[in-house]
Amino acid sequence: MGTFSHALSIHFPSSLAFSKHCYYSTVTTTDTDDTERNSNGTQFLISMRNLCRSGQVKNFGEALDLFQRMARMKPLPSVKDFTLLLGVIVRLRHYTTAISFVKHMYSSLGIEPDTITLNIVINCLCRLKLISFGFSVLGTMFKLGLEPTLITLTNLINGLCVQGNVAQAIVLADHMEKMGYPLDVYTYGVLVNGLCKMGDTSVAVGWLRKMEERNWTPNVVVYSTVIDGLCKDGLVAEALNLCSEMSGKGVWPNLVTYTCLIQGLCSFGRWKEVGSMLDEMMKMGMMPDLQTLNILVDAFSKEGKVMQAKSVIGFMIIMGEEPDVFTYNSLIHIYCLQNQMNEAMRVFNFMVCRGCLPDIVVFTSLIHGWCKNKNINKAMHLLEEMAKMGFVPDVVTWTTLIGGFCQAGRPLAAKELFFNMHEHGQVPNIQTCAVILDGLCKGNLVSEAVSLVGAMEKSNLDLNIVIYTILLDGMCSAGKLNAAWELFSSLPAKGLQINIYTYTIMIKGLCKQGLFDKAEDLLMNMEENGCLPNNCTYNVFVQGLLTNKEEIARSIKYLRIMRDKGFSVDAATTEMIINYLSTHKGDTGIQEFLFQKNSTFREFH
DNA sequence: ACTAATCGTA
Repeated sequence: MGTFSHALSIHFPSSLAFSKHCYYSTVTTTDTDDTERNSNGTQFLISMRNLCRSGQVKNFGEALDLFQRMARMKPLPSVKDFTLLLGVIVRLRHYTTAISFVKHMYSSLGIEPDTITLNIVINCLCRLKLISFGFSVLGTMFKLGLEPTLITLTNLINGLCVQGNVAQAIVLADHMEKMGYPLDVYTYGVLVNGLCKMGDTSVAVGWLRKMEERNWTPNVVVYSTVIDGLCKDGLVAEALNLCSEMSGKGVWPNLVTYTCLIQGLCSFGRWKEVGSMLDEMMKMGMMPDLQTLNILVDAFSKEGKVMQAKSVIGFMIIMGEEPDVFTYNSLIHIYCLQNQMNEAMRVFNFMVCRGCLPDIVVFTSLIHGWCKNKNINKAMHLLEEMAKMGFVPDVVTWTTLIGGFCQAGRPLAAKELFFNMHEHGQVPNIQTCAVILDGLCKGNLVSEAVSLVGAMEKSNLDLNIVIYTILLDGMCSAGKLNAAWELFSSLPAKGLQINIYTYTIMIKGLCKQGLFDKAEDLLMNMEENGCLPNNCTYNVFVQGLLTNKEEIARSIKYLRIMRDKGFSVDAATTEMIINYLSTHKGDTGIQEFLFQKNSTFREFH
């Protein structure tokens, strides 16, 4: 078993190993109470077990009281009784307390933790996103001569997944299989969920199939997870197929399954099918809940169908469901995007009047709205208001404000916010970096952007291809092609995968400098590197060629290639062809590319 | 006695 840690090369820190001192002193015990002795004690334990098993312990105070009474008993209750109560504490989400109780049990009460107790500790650590400590507890298990169970390892796999480290989770799962631990429904479920949450839905489907091959019947939870992943990937047809497939096996969709499918259909505006899905669901005896209805409100809002969104809210109220902060935010958000700040503020005031407390998301939506309306003062005022109400602006709020200052033509003020946000306890993330860099580039401050990227590279931020693509776009637009080319060439050495956007931006930049041969080479080079140019890439290249009347032959050549590949001429390209024709009336070679019969239809397909 | 899942903001 020691080979698990070896396989993952995980170092076990000793900080959470079970030493003789207690880290948390939440538990105080007094001398043994006579009432807890003997038959009374037995009576108490029986009622404690009943309370825990029936889910009647609803608040933390009761659980704490039970623990303290158990800790005072003589003789002490068994580990089994303690872990029963620990399970309740975990269900109440008091993870740190559960861990400190286990420590107290060991250091003060002398109860040796067993595998199941340590499984609880590992689960708590994983939920607290302290996965490396979870592995150190696994180390402790080995030291104590305890054999980890499948649940132990499933907890660790889940911890790795929750942390976003699905690759390592898979390594561990593969290793488990090789070591003779047959994975069970939970292990597969955890992995499938982790993969779906990371957006690796196709790999998740692979594990689902593997599970079926091993003769496990995935339950409705596992299927729903994959169905949701497929929907989020835009693969709604596959999601619907999987739903029929599971029904065929006697695994019936539940409210969650329907909710996932409804959201998938909503995001493609497939309203008719949304309607029949709701009908089907209700025919099966399931009523849409607040969450399902909120999805409808949000989807209608995003499509600009505010009337329909409001009628769903009406339905909600008829059904006895009070609209919540999600419901109101969907409306506020859409009004902000439509520059209807009066309406947005009206909904905001309405929700407050109805006793629905706004949250940080609502404030961020409104701040975004005021920024979009170039009313930075109102945005800053709201920032103050929310702070007064005790809300701490998060990284999303700051990013919104930074973007707002950029949009309002104040990139240097935005840069100041970027550097000052950490004083408010918030650290820029990759999106924040993207927003400020784009703002600086668009505000003709490319050199500022270049030096900022230099600073970001020195910090711990893991810069991705998107960041460099933004910078390359800025450099190309500013005419700094040589520097851009040098940076572009250095990207593979940084371990970054150049994508279609990066290539397209460089092709545009090269054309801007009249370097058409080099641009053409790059276009060819893309195909060789397994990055197929798309509609946009070809349009950008042809637009570049059309700026130079010497390149008309090459324009026609590429327009033909586009037609052969089934690509369409976009609006900007069409405009340039028309401009060319208006000054070169005799030139008929290019006319055939205007109003191509199929182009419009292709674009809508 | 211990293990997994659906909704909103840049």
